[in-house]
Parts: sequence; structure tokens; C-alpha cells
Amino acid sequence: MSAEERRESVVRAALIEFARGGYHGTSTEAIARRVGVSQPYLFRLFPGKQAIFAAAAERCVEETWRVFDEASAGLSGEEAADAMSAAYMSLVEDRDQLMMQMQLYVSVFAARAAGEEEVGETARRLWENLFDRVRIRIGGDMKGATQFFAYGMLINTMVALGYPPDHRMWSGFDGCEEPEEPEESE
Amino acid sequence: MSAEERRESVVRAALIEFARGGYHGTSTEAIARRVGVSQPYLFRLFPGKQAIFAAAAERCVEETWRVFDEASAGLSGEEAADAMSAAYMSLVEDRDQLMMQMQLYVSVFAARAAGEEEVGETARRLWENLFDRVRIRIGGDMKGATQFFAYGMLINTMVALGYPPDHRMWSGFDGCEEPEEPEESE
DNA sequence: CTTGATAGTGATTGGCCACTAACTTGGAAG
DNA sequence: CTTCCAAGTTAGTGGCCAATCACTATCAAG
Repeated sequence: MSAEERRESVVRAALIEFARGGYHGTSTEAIARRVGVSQPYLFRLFPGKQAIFAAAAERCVEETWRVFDEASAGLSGEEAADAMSAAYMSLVEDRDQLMMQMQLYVSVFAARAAGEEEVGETARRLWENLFDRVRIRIGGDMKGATQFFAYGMLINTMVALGYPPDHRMWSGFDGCEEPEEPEESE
Repeated sequence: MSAEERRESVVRAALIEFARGGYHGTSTEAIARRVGVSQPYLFRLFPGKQAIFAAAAERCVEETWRVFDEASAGLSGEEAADAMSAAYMSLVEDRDQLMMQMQLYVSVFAARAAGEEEVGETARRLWENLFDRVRIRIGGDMKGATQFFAYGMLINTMVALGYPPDHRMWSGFDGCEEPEEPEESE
């Protein structure tokens, strides 16, 4: 297998492992095992653990846009927004994709707290890119895009906590009806 | 200083450190240094690192509710929602509070991925508790509460990425006007 | 057959870190 | 003054983990 192909499979494996363990909670050993390769070989393909994480994070964002793009191809405005919402909802099945996003966010914060502000700049560029592409697809206004991403982030959170799809906590999304009486004592 | 008082200061220090480094990225040494105490003494006050993290996480959720409760005391409906939104926005200044939340979410996911589903159950109880108290305060409907939390999660994300308060990416929130032309080429 | 490049492994190491054990200090009660 | 307990420390240990080094295997070109 060529080095380039190996790198590709490393990125895929790393995305899964980092999504579950976070940067510090994931050993290069675990990634290597998932790839089916020895641990030292990772350091031939990438300069270090950080580089593997960065590659996985970038892949994660790219992939998210790919899902949105495919789902909303040829559409615009409300229709595009609905299509992308549905697509994101379907990503709930692929928890690792969603969790890698959150790992990216917290890792960026950690890097910034440690004084590495360039990491923050790179990450913001990536994020704004995704945000603006979605925004343009749904018609261009900030309010709509902001709302779209807001619900997306809540979905991420609820997936992290492990709410099953039929749980009452999902009932406040889009077209769901109210399942219970709002009158309760505190 | 009594053991109980020490425990209190450990929880405060741990919240800050864990917020920045995550569970695995934070050493007990760092927490002890912030408290101003030797590292082994932490293990007299708590059974282990996990317990310190759990205490910090619980504190974080409690504190969040305290902020909401204070801000919206005596109010209800729209007024309560607006007051709590403003309060949460002001929490942006206290990044550690917000980031500890995200760390809690990703840690819960990690625990669940490792097979410890009880952690997930506990966390969901905590979260639902907060959610429902907010929901009742703003009038009881799921849709409103869901929207409230959705924007909250987006705020967390943008704080993690380090967007300054006057950045254009904040312009899609509440009463902000559109600052630029939406017509752009992709 | 040899030469060289590319893919890959095994053994190791130095550093960090959670946690333990054994010791010290200070103050209040009798 | 002594006794005792609670608060706190110093020194250590075993385990994990990123990264390095030296080595092997395969294959294609000359």
C-alpha cells in the first residue's frame, strides 16, 4: 500500500479515535491498531501526533460540508436549509463525525489558553468557511445561518450525552408537537 | 483551613484547569498548584482524579443555573428568556465556566464509548434538570427552551474558537443588523 | 545479481503522571 | 506538659506513551 493511501486510512482511523478520546485521551497506539499498522510507522507518515489530529480535524470539517453540499445540491433558500437540516440530523447516526467537531473546539480552546493563538486563527478560518458556504446556500442572511448552526451545536451536545432519537428532549426541534403538559411545579 | 474549605477551593481550581485542558489534558499537579497545596494532598480530599472532575462538572451546571435564576428572578415568559439570554451572553466573559460545560459533554461521550453508560445517565439527569428549570421559567414550552439552549451551545462554540465580541460572526444573534452584503460568489 | 528505494517492524527510552506511604507540624483538650 | 487528631508535606513507584533508532522485506530497474 502506498504511503498516500496509508495516510488516508490513518486520517480515517484517527478521526474515530480522537472523536471518542479527545487529543490527550487517545494514544497513537490506538490509532495504529485501528489502521492495522505498527505504532512507530505513524511517525513516518506524519511528523507527530499533533499533525495527525490536525489532519483529522480538517477532514471532519470538509466532510461536514460535503454532506451539506450533496444534500442541498441545486436547492436554495428555505429548501436548501431544510435539506441540510435533514442531512445533519442523519449525521446523528455517525456520532464520531459530530464528536470530532466538539473535540476540535475544545482543543482549539486549550491551544489558545496555552498561548498558541495561530491555532485559533486557523480554526476560525475553517469554521467561517463552512459557515459562509452554508449561509450562501440558504440565501445569504446571517440570522438564518446562525440559527442553523445553533441547532446543529445543540444536536452535537445531545448526541454526546446519548439521548436516543425518540427521547422527549428531541421534541423541541422543528416540526415536533409538544408531548406533555407544560404545567409543572418547580 | 478545614478539609471542607479546601475541597471547595479544589473544586474551583479544578473547574478552571479542566475547562482549559480537558480531563486527560489536566494534571492533578496543575490543580494542586492553583490551589496552593501539594499534589498528593488532593487524594486525601478526594478519592481520585475522576471524583475531582465530577465535582467540578456538577458545580459547573449548578453555577449555570444560579446565573439564570438570579437573572430571571421574578420574571417569566419572554421577559425571563431575554434576561437569561443576556445573562448567558455575559458569561462569555467567564470562558472557563462555558468551556467546562463542553468538557463535560465530550467526557460523557468518552465514558459512554468506553462502556460506562451510568456516567451518561447521571449527566443526562443533570442536563435535563437544568433544561426543565429553564423551560418552566420561560413559560413551559419545549420549542422555546430548545431554541434557548441551541443558541447557548453556539455561543459556547464561538467562545471556544475565540471570536472577539465585535466580530461579524456574532451579528446573526438577536437584535443585530446585517453588517455586509449577502451577495458573494462561492 | 545487485542496487536502491519504499513500506514496514521490534526494541527502547525518557518523561510525565496518578496514586501511595511514611513522616511532620500545629493547635486544642485534659 | 502531654496526648491526639486533623492538616499537610516529601519522597517514591509503577505504568503509560510519544518519539527515535536500527533493522527487515519486497520489488523494480539496470
